[in-house]
Amino acid sequence: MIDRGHLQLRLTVDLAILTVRDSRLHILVIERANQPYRGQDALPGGFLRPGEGLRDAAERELAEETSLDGKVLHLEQLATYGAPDRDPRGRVVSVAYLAIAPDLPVPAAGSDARSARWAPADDIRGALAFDHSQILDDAVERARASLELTTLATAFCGHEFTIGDLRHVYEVVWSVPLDPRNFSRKVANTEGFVQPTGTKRLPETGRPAALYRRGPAHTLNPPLLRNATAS
Amino acid sequence: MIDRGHLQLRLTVDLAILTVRDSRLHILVIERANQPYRGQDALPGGFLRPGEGLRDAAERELAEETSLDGKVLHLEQLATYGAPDRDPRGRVVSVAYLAIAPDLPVPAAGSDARSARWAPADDIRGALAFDHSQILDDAVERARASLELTTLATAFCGHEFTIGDLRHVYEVVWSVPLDPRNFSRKVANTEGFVQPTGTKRLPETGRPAALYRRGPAHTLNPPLLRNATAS
DNA sequence: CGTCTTACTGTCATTTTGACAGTAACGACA
DNA sequence: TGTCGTTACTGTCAAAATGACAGTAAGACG
Repeated sequence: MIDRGHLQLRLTVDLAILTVRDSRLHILVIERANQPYRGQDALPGGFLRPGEGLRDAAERELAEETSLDGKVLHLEQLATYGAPDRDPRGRVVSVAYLAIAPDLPVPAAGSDARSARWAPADDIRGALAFDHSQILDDAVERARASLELTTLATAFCGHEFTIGDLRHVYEVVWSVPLDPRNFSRKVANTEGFVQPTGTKRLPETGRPAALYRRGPAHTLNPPLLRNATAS
Repeated sequence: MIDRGHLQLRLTVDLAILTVRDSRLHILVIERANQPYRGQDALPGGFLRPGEGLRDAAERELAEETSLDGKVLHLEQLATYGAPDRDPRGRVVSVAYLAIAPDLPVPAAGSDARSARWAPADDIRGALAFDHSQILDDAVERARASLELTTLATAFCGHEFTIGDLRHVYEVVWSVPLDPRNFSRKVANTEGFVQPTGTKRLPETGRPAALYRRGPAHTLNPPLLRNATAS
């Protein structure tokens, strides 16, 4: 085809995989093995392949990096980044996806032998290669906003969780303490948020806590608002 | 082409330009002059040019189609669409932008001589070329959600507007009637949403209405929720 | 001056929120 | 067995926000 002003370029899919570990919000980063930004931390990602959809590519990268199924994990498109000079190798546009994972025992380094690790989001902010620090900021803000309006918080928890686990997710992601009683009331009054399993979990010490699964609802009505007073 | 697993492709930027006309939500569509989908309606857009950022391309297309300044109009990235078979001409990924315009007197056909017109979003849904019907649905849903949390509604109004104009935007976009008294109270109690100008506008008949400008706030705290009862 | 139309303000019952104290169920230990 | 320490859970109440509703004000027109 003749070049009439348009542009051939390459497209990558990058992943911002968030989880809650040790009462802090973490993101999965890899150490780059090649130039550019060799040795620096970056978000996992890779080039789009022929015949592959965007979400397919994101699920493939997710499986390679975390050995987890993208169809089970929460995975949503975040935004697309295309500044002309964002990649020194040439014109590369990146579609970023946001993934939410429960607390995994080990990052499960990918098949491409790149060293993957969980990094606290606050610590790594501003230290990532390319424009990945911007992607991280957008991912965290998207996660914070989604907690208000959707049941995204359950994606941070495992298959079964307690109300305290769920509240802990909100407290860590929002960086605010929440009243346990009011939080329980709010969750219980929101239809379809969680479903009781009837079983209990014994903590190391103290009274056993009832276990729940995620409910069928996706959006929270009414929403669970952060920061109503701080503004 | 070098096949090292990645893919060369082309990238377009498409625009979903929404406005409120005659008490209905409208979107700007063009009639395609070339194949594929010749003669069918589609969203305005075009290929990304070398050295051009994504938002730059969106502003350029916006200026070409509506003769309006993208820096003045509300313009935000919506989502990216990349199904392998979405364009019969080959692998084309599209970054969609959402623009919000006040009620313009005339669509101001673009410099490329394509016939542009405003179409009611409800009527045109499902009848657009490519996957543009999906983009339209996503754009409308984004607009509806943004009205709840941000001051986006002021972008639908002109420089100066009445509280009734603002309420009318909510009613049309959400397709629900709102109580004028409660709406006024909510807007007045939301700091930074609107600023009084001191002037008034005479309707054809009836009492003059006070005019306002948009305030400095961008997010609504507390939010203005739709559908609180319908669920 | 009355009438029509639209803009604006006020009241009140209900619901929701935020702040707070007390009870219940486990293990550990004496 | 019983007390203690720890965590999970429930109940109360005042303040704020919400939803439903009626009445007044300001223009044009006859």
